[in-house]
Amino acid sequence: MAFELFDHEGFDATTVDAIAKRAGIGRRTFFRYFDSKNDVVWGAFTEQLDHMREQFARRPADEPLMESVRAVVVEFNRVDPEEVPRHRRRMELILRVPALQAHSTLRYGDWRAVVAEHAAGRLGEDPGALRPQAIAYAALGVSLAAYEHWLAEPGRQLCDVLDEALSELARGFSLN
Amino acid sequence: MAFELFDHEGFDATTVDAIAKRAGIGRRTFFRYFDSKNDVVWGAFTEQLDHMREQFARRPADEPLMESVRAVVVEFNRVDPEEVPRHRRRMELILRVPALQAHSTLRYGDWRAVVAEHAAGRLGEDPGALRPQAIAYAALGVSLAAYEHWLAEPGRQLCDVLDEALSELARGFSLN
DNA sequence: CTTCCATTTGGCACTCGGTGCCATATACCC
DNA sequence: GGGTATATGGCACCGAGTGCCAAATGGAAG
Repeated sequence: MAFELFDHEGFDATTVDAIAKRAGIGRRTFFRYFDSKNDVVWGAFTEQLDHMREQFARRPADEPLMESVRAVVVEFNRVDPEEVPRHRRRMELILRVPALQAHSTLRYGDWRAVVAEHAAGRLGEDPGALRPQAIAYAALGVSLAAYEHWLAEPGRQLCDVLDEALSELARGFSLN
Repeated sequence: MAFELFDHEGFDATTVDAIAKRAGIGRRTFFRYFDSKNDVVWGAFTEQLDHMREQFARRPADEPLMESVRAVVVEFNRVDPEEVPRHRRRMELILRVPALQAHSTLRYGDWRAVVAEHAAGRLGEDPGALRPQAIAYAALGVSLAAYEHWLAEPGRQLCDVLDEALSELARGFSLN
């Protein structure tokens, strides 16, 4: 709904008034459905994270930790082929519009918490400890690098790029 | 100057009007010195990045890449012992106040660019390529994890935590 | 159908960050 | 001292986001 406005006018130039009018609701009502204009772009992300948590729980207990992370993150980002163009436009907004880039950091915190939680379980440490947090932060980082690369290179499959980036991470970016 | 206000009232509750009044300047003038209220917290960060670039240039050419990254990032974050309390309060704001947490993402972009640039040089790739970007993103991530850990554990030295986290990264977070 | 109650809606006014415009003050040069 | 460039800051404006409250909506019960 509001995405047409973002596409045509740009995110910053699209006012909440315009979005509300387009949706046929009052401006005040808009802010009851979305905490902020930024949140329009991020749909039901929290629910998706529940799904990621389940995927982590399903991994075999003897699998190397970074291998689990790689597999789950790759699968988490697999989208229906016909949804790819929409996903692309959404991620273009998130990764390229400064306001969204900044705001998204807050959402990433929830994502990291899921990864850190699983890593902590595997390592027998507290989710707030250095290693689980470092792993979660690093996994997020290389995923974002993969997303940016995917946006810049229309030919490649997102999951392939993610797989490559997360494999490099598990390898410590060493040469061999 | 403005940091006393942030400490006493909190960042969000401190208005630009209050900061300007405290500084004895007009509100309009404030916005000529700082692009935003957020930028007050980030001082001369760009200049510091130039220094980081120089440090990278100084590393021996045969040093493993992730070793250079570790060494430079650790040194980049070494602060004068008497400045530690101030640094701590500053980083508490940056890492814990949501508005700053979000905004800081934009500054981190410049930081990552420096790391990616060096990594690209070493790998013989484009700075925008996947691996340099992934390395920069990952290095940033584990550094932030280290900072958070440092803030939570008053006993430890920041550089030690950074060193540990970046070493783990270079090891791919593997067990041995 | 009507009455009553709960929930949803959205108008209004306000705060605050940020910006463009323009008059004035300040500083520097001749 | 006069003249010019630059720094200052007042003013009005925009847009995001919020608290308050009145009106609309929609069931359930009579």
